Amino acid sequence: MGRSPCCDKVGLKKGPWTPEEDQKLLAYIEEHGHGSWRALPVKAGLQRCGKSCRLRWTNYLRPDIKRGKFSLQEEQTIIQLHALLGNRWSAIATHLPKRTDNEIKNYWNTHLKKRLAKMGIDPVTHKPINDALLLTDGKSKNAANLSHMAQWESARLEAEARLVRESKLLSGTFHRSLPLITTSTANIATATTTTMGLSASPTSTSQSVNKSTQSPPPPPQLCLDILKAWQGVWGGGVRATNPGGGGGGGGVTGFDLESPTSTLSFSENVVPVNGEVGESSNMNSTSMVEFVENSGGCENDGLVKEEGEEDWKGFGNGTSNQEFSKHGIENNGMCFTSALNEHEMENHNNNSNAWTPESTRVDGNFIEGFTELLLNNFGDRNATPEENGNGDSENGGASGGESDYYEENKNYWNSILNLVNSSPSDSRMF
DNA sequence: AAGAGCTGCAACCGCCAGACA
DNA sequence: ATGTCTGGCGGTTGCAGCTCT
Repeated sequence: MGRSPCCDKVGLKKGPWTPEEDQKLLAYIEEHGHGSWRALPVKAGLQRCGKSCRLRWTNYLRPDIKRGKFSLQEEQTIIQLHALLGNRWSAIATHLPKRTDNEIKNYWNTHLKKRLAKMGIDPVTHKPINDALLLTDGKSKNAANLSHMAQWESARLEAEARLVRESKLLSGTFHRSLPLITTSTANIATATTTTMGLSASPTSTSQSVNKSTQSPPPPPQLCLDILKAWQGVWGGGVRATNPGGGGGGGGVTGFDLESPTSTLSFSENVVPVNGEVGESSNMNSTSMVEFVENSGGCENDGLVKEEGEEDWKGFGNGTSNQEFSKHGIENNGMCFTSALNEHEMENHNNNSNAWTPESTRVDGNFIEGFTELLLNNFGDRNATPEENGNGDSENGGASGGESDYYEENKNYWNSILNLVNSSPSDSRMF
């Protein structure tokens, strides 16, 4: 113990970096790599501690960092992953290419957290605040347990991913699929090629090179153990979404649930959601899975926007919103209903009976930020089945307070699972 | 126009875990 | 087995810029 702070030496500068300092740091790293961060400042001629240099590099100077506003999709990803992982920003950052954990953390604290709170959703538990009382019955306890389990699972998967990464580094081959190292990875998540070099949180201990340019991340190692658990909790089968509604006949039964922890696999029957996203057809690794009851009639319609709020705002023009059914539109694993602006959401909070499909109308000014996840969670809670058209009646699902809660959680986790399943091939979350 | 209050973000701090001697 | 070094991570702070009154 008794470790001395790294910045306690007199003469070391603190505070904002100057352009000159940035230039020195950049020039040094470009030429030599960062090597030992502790030794770097002296070599680079900086009056900073190594830690400060490292942070400046990883959070600001690194060339593979995207700055600027978060897109709607990024917001969704953050919220969903936060629901799954909690405040594990580095893990979340691995799922958001070119965003740093610090940036995500800041964005969460300054924007998303407030928004959730405003909507009456606990930003910690991602549950409606007044739903705490519901956590007294058995099923809800199961849901809570699963939330915990999800965290545990993600931690385990991270460890696995680390092994994958390290083995990959050793092998030195970045452009081929990795064999699955553990038995816990779902076959559905067959590793895919990745070329993205970003590493938000490199774990290799080798410091002699600039890792951001030399350590392409491993492909995603997705695990759907949590899915099994949900299957158990909700007692329903799991099947691939068929946006045609009811197609596919009875859903997938091909889950191989041999082991309580690790040997989940999917049959070939899993049907990817209509409308693959992205430039490749790598959806073989990102099949969508949804619970049977969820999501009638979601279609992509090709309305996929990658980044940029401007693009998303385009959804708000008077005509396009007509294309959003009340049931939502499956879109890269996320099911967009329409969107509420904050004002509407506030109004809604003030009048819990006010929510109607009409209230979700996009009035030409889309409406930053709220995810389908939240909308579903929020809207379902307050709309009657007739109003939200969320398929309770169609699916024979129970309605009413208690079962609403299950439905909401189901949708919530469907969103998260779909997010995970639809991870881009360069994702390294797991 | 000016001061107060608020917001967003870069940077810092302290703790932790892995590597290594 | 133990202590030290190092990098990573999450929480927090400080300040510049913006908005409000």
